[in-house]
Amino acid sequence: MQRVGIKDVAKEAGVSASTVSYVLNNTPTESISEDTRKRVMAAVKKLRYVPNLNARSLSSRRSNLIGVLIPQTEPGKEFMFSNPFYGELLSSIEYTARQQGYHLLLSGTQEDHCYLNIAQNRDVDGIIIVGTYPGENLNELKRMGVPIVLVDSYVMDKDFHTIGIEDKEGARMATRYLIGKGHRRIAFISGSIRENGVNMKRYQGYCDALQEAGLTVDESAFYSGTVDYEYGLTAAQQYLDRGRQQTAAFITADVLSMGFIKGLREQKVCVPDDISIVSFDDVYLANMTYPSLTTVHQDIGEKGRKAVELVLEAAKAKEHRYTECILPLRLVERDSVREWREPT
Amino acid sequence: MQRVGIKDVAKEAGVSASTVSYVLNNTPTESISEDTRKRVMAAVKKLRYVPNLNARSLSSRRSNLIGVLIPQTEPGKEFMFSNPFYGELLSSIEYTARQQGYHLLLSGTQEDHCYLNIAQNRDVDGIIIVGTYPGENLNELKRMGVPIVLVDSYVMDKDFHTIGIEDKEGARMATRYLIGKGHRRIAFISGSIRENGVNMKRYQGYCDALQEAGLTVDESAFYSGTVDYEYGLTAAQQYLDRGRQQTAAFITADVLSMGFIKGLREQKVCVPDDISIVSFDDVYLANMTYPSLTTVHQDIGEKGRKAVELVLEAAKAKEHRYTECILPLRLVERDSVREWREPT
DNA sequence: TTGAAAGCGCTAACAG
DNA sequence: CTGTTAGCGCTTTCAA
Repeated sequence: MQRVGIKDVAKEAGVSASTVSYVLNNTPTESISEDTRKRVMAAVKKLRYVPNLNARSLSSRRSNLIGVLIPQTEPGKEFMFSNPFYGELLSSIEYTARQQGYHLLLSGTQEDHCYLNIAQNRDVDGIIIVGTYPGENLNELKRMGVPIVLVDSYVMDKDFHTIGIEDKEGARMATRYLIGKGHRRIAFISGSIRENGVNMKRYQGYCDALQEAGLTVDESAFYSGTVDYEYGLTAAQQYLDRGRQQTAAFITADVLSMGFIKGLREQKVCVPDDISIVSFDDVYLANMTYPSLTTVHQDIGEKGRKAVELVLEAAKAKEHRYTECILPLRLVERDSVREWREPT
Repeated sequence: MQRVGIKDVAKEAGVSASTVSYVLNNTPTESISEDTRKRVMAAVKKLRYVPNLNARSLSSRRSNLIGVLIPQTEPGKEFMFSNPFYGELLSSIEYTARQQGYHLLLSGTQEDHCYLNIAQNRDVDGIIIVGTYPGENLNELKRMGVPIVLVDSYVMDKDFHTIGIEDKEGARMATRYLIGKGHRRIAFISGSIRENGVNMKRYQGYCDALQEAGLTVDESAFYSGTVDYEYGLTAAQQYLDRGRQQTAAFITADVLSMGFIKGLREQKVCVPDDISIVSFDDVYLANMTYPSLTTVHQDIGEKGRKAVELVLEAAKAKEHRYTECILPLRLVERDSVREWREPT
């Protein structure tokens, strides 16, 4: 059970600790004779030595650790992955990071809980933050000089790298599509709308499309709650209570759509026969449901990959040069929309 | 951007570094005057000092870090969360750990990839491993003396704490239920069956139930692949190709069921009218689908909570005393099963 | 081509 | 009650 350290290896190989360090790290400034290298490797194998990355990062200031902060959808709600979007994103981040020899330090973030913890604390080489809003917390972070990549955030600050999608454009695309199918009264259903948040942008896109088509934005077609299945259910109830005034809905997350559809079905209201739906994300679920969802597709895997790429790039670069990355969107047609023709 | 260290705080407060350390850690062996404590706290606040947990763990041998290893469902397949079960479990683990002041070091594990990396490397206080099989890797781990909790593993080794469910019993319950509904030919659909794996146990439970009822276990009713949506689709195709010989299926994961149902629906075969399904897990998805799934419910949140509880308990205890925890299961009836009456 | 020595930032005896 | 002194396990000048 004795911890074997670099010194033990050194002793075993009959060299000094620093030599062992050199061969282990392939330190480019030092050249090692083939013979010593072999002896060291043999000792490493024999003693089953595994370097302590913790100590390593303490002295070298590189930790091979990436901090990942994922919002808790609701304060006090533990299932940050109740939206499968986060699961898919995290998978992709983890995989990419691992391929590059990095580990992930994962933490949920309750709103307004100081980010510093995860960050400075562990000497992470970089941080990926998903879906945050501008705020004091972020500013604290930036003073520590760790590269930060914001995913899906509209925080306009050149100190953070950014990766996102054309939320507004995607929403407009979705809404236009519905209009193209003959719908005139289109609901908007989303999580909470916050200044500079993703949902705000999507709402704008929705409004734009309506206005372009000469349609009015109707207060009673607006539904906003939390991004989860339960709220989808609730929204369905509200829709029914308000008298089913719309023939279609643009819903800003697949998981919401699923709840909405389920809620409607319980009251014998069918999609797409009674109401058409276009949603957003194209989580793998979107194709699994019945009816499958016509939705705005974003490449979640790519988003994760890019995030890691960006953060590592920034960690290696000495100069901070701001990078912004916007991923493309496209509408995928499935079975949740039908043509609508106004009863004459 | 200068890193502020404990020394800076000490200087600012006019005390020694150790004193600062004492007040920060509330070291019980030392008592600190109220005055010094205040001065130190003030300095901490003023300099915005955040302790470097890395250095802390190097010297104290406690890292407040828990390693979490989640299997990559398929080698080379990056989406470990393609099965929502893992997402839900991780959410729960993360949340519980965070409440206790622990961070998570997350890593996927490709089969046969040495676990040591994540472990010894970072001085984790404990490790949670999900769904692994007996093997050399595990044995390596145990020599390092870090407490390990195995979730959903049938590795019989008193050196590992264990948390799981009655897989066999659950499967039997599911199969019996189907039999009780009049079904006589019942398919078994699962991921790969491995010695001492979860699916093996579930297969045994399935066989037991069949035999109890005097039914024969039919080779052609057996489907085994990978635990993901795609394989569900494939299994559906196989079922059709083999001539739809069964009137019901016990499927060992909700996500598989979803694929299976979808695959059938594409060929106009309906659940539960044409074939009844009982599945396993009761992921939040199970209630979202159409038809909603009759499934064996397990408390995933509790599984995660228990896992960190166990690992932390073990980390604090000096003595290693083996703990095993088996969570209860129950069948939840929804809409994927119907009574079957043999055509006469 | 290798080794000695000085830390990285913090904790933990042990003195005082 | 507080400070001194050694490290934790590794990297990294700098000198040999």
